[in-house]
Amino acid sequence: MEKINDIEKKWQDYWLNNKCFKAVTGEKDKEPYYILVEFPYPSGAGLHVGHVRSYTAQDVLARVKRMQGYNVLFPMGWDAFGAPAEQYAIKNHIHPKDAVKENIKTFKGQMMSLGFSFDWDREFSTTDPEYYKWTQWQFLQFYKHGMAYKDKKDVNWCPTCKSVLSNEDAAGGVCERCGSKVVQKEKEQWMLRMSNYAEDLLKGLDDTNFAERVKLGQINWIGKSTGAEIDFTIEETNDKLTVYTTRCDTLFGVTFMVVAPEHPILEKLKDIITNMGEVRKYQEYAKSKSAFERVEVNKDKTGVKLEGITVKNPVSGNTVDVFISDYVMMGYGTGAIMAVPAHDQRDYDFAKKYNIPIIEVIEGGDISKEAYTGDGKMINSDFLNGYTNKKDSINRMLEYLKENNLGREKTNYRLQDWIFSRQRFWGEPIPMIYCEKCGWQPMDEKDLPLLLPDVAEYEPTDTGESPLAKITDWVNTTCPCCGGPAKRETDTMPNWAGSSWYFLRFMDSDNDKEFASMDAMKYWQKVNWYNGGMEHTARHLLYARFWVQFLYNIGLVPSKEMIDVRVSHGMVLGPDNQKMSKSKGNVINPDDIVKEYGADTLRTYEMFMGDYTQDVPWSTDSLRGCKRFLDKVERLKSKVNDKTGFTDSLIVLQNKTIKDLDSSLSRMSYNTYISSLMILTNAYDDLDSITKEDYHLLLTLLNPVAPHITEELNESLGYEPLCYEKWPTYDESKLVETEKEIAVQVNGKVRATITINVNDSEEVVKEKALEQENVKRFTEGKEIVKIIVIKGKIVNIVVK
RNA sequence: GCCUGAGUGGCGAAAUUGGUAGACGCACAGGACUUAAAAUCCUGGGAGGUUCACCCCUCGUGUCGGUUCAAGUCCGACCUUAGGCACCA
Repeated sequence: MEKINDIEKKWQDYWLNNKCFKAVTGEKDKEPYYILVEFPYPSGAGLHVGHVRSYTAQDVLARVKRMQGYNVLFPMGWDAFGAPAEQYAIKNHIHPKDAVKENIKTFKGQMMSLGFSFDWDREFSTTDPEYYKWTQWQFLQFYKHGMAYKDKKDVNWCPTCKSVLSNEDAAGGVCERCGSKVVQKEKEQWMLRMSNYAEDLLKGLDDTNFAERVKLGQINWIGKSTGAEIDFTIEETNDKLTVYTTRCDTLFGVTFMVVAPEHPILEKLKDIITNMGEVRKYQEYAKSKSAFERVEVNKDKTGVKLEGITVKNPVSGNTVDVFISDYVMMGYGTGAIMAVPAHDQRDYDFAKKYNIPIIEVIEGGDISKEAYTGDGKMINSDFLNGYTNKKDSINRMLEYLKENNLGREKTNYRLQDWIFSRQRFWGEPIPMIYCEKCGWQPMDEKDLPLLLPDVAEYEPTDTGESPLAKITDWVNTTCPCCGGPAKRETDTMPNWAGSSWYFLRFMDSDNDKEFASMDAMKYWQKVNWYNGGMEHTARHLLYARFWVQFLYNIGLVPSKEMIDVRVSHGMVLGPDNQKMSKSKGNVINPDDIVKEYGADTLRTYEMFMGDYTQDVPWSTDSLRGCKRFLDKVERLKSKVNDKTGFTDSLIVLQNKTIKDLDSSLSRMSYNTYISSLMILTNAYDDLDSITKEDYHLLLTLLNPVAPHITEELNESLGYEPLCYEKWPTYDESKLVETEKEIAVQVNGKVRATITINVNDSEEVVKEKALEQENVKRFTEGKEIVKIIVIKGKIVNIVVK
């Protein structure tokens, strides 16, 4: 036998040269099936063994589906815009374009060496002008339909990286990349009106088959809450101050109000508020804090009482004070709350600190110790007194508020508009032009793509503008509206942009007239099975769904949801059960494994290592076990005899194995898929000889997991390559075993096993059970209450 | 704080609708083959007890209860752990 790596290379070349995995759009004789893995960010670190896990899983699925006669679309591409590529390029002093090209080459070589059955004819990178032309085009559609707008936003600002950071990149109040303290800075930014789609994004989940935990991730992120808006009145001016609450039933317990430091009422009433100086100071203080510090839980509550104004509780008529505090956010609800210290922990903490009275309106807690958030009987609440059910009290209060025109039902979402600008060089340029006379104007669509200029310097500027701002040749242009001098937008898109629609492009990747034709999209319909990391189940998926829903609403895609099943895989941890990282020195490089053990062994092991959706630690010992398994399969070749057909004694197990594999695959239970094959292999190995058909069947079933070695062995038997093979089917009638061993229990404890014939009557089975020596020991001298016989499974004798 | 998973041998883990817990593999131990090693093959194994080999018994799927002829699986309470969200009103 030749060297493993040579054999693997031989078959990789064969598949590539013969385009064995090409997906043909429009193929009528076969049913389409679209399998997708998240296309990777081609980092400098190369492919991770975690990539190998999910790619192999989807590759197994793709290979089986192809054998089952589906027209399988299993594409691969590159998500290559964004900060990491730019940082890498700056650090290594090469153009990001070249860095990306280099990294893609590495990644692709690694994927090739693992034998994934991607259709490489559809490959693209989000950084290709032919691709980002359409990302820009789609942005223009957002703009033209009023879905993109510019707005001043407070953003996380890293003074060292000179860039706006997302909340997650600024976690802990420090820049994830450089560790600098993050500050707040106001910037004009492009926004997409994603919040308009909150309800549709929530409802759309019903039309998908996402894994339950994935759906929950989406639901949490959208964060729907139902409650009420209630109008309070400022006694001195008669101005309305509206609050949002989910607990209007506690309205009689309101003892103060809190507004966010940015609340517009402060400006409006600046002449009436007598301690405005103090208020201004607090506003400054709130602004100086990073978003992280501000939302840090359990920190001390701070605030300032607004002197000179008071509000009236609309139901009790009580007069209460108003405070500003940064525990109330301007971005959610109305930016103002009614505080019920007796029944809300935050309000309670604030009231304790500022000695504000506490009125209990629900019985059951001890308000001298903490806020009581549970259920109970309503007290001190006028018409609500005596209510015991929270829902009823809320409904009664809502009714009252509506009747008296004091408030209304209101639904709120946590989901906010999408900040779509990045002050970066390495992203899709936003195709907008600013003219002093005409304002913001979209570029003419026929002028797309708006190419990133080739420049020597791509480091960010000190001012927070994108490096593009320095390239005056590029920035200065003419207004598409009046033809006068104008300037281009210099911010670029976030790297979520390109990945929000790439799965559509794969359906029609060569199209230079449209981002993808309606015909092609109607043919493929949707992504049947999408797999990716847990870290993307919230945001990437939400952005992609939003993007698709928008395109659907303007008639450009055939369905509102273009992804059917979405599952998320667990991580491959280091041998020490810790997340792999260079600093911990626990990184396993797939290249090393492929070189020493072969791609088939790595693939088999990663499928065998454990529950696909859970994290699993790496074990090189277990990997060797999988190598032994493949070696055993290879050795079986010497047992092949001259007989035709299948070996009689193997037929039941062979049919059972096919059935089990189908079931394992549908449950993503790849580890049991492998173990079933190991059982079959062991059964073959126990015989002196097996037939060519026996062996061919095993190779076919194993092929999706270990495609190279199985192709090689199969070829040596004289068969056509397995990539053209049909998936075997099982015969249910062959699964029925005539004899079976079942357990006999006495009072639920196993006391014996008996061998029964499937045709045995219940009486015969009972008789057999009762005559067992050990059964007699436990039944003798006792009264048999009843005997339960579950056909083909168990006998349980109940005695007293 | 809220939401969601997950707790089964020394380890990774199996166990379609409740029906012989620990399949499959790793590691380990003993043996065979070999001058030797590697590779391979055979045997063993949850813990404890026992007439200590065959058999058999008791306990055993995070803890405590419950339902049932029968519970890893269903119900109730709790503990531990991982992840997600979070002053969201």
